[in-house]
Amino acid sequence: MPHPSDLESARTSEAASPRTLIQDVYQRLRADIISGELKPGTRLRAEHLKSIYNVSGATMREALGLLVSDALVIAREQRGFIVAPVSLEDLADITATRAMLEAHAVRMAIRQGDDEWEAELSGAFHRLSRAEERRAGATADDYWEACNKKFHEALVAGCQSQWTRHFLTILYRQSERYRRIARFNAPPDRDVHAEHVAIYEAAIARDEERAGEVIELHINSTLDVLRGLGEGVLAEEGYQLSPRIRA
Amino acid sequence: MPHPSDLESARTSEAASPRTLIQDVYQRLRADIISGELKPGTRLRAEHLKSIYNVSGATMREALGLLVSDALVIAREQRGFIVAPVSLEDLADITATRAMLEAHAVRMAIRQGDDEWEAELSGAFHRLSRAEERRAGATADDYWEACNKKFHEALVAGCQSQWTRHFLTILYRQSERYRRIARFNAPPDRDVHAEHVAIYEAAIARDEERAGEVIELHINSTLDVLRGLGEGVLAEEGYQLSPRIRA
DNA sequence: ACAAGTCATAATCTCGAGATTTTATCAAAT
DNA sequence: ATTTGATAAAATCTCGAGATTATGACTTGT
Repeated sequence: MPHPSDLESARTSEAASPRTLIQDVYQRLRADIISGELKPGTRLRAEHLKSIYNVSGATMREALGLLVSDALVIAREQRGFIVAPVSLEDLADITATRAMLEAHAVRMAIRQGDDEWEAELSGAFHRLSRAEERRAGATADDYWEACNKKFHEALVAGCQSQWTRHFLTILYRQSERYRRIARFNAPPDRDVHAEHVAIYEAAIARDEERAGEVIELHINSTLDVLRGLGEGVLAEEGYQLSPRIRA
Repeated sequence: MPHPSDLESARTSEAASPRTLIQDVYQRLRADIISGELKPGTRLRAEHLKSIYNVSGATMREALGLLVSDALVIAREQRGFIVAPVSLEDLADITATRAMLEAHAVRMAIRQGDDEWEAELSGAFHRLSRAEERRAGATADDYWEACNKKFHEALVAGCQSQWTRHFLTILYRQSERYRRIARFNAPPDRDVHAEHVAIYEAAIARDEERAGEVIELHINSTLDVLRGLGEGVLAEEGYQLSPRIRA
């Protein structure tokens, strides 16, 4: 039975080589926004971008419209598109909402997850652990980011609610953007790996209550790190014009 | 402080006469889908629709792309758009997720809401009460639907989390569609008004716990009504081709 | 010197037609 | 009789240009 968010789910998994130009541009644009190459607040003029992405203006507009779904770009009527601004207040909202939703999803997964879920989770945890002992305290890299994403996806994969997972996908992308914006400014002084271990063990032990608590603490603590840096980091990185875009 | 979902919020309130054709078509299409005039599963061929809505094919496509954000339309690569299908399983997911999120939002509103929130809520409750004593057990009408929507919006308006409200907006639209699809098949044998009274009183009394419980029961009971009718109602109404569209 | 109004520039929004892909039809072979 | 393959039709996807609207600079008046 197809579900409204199947499309989103498809987007989440490995970006199956898009067969339409719109999907292609959509994915590239999204990556550029999340990676921070397109800074928050940047005006997205279709006239300029179409020469960069080598597509027509109409195609560009459609891709931008798709990005609005993810709340990564904002459409102002008759005034074009801009990259969604960032703020500490927004980050706090994203974090709190995600912590609540993901705790709920994990509890659900623990209740409903089958052997396949456990197996996938175990694999994702193993991959993440290796990535974490390899970088050993260094700042986050792309590979770690991918492993972390897969671990969190595997955690909630056992949750039967497609809508809950859909919303979590959106929120994860948002938090990922914040994490990358402040990537080089945030030295991880806390033991992230220990937190992941606690989450994993609680999940495998089928301890709903503990898993919910731990995951909530885990997500909320990422906010504290950024908050400690102050709003300056965001203001400094954001609202910059003429961003450099990858070739 | 602008927020990604400001656009959505704007859509929610009185549809300020859209200044672009795309927004106009988007709103009309959305209304036609939610009202049930465009049945679930219907193929949305831009070539056909453009003559109905009197716009170009490209404009039509953009409006359809916007609908994908709301998960009311599904885009299949190179194979066009269709109205999102319905199923009892999907409705159960929508309902459960909304019950959880709205209970959370109401508790938050009770904690954070100010006098203005109480005043607006009181007004919305009054309006809804009048609408309910007027129809007195009859099937739901458009005016009641509008009042109900405003009541629920007023309830969560005090919740500071824009993301939570954003997700609730999406879920409400989904549930509204299901309600209208089975509108004439579902005689309200329960006392909906009593439930609304309980919610309102708990909210005004600032009783977080009770308000959360009551709203969760309230939302979940709407599922029970539809479930009692069986999947037949949805199958019967849905998956029909060549829908009739308003002039 | 400052404010308000006016006009040129630039960007967005919209359109109709052409290129590509999918879907349906139909004949032929096992 | 069923399946396979090729062909025709329909729909989607993409483009470049024209119409509409917003932005910024300039002039004018107090």
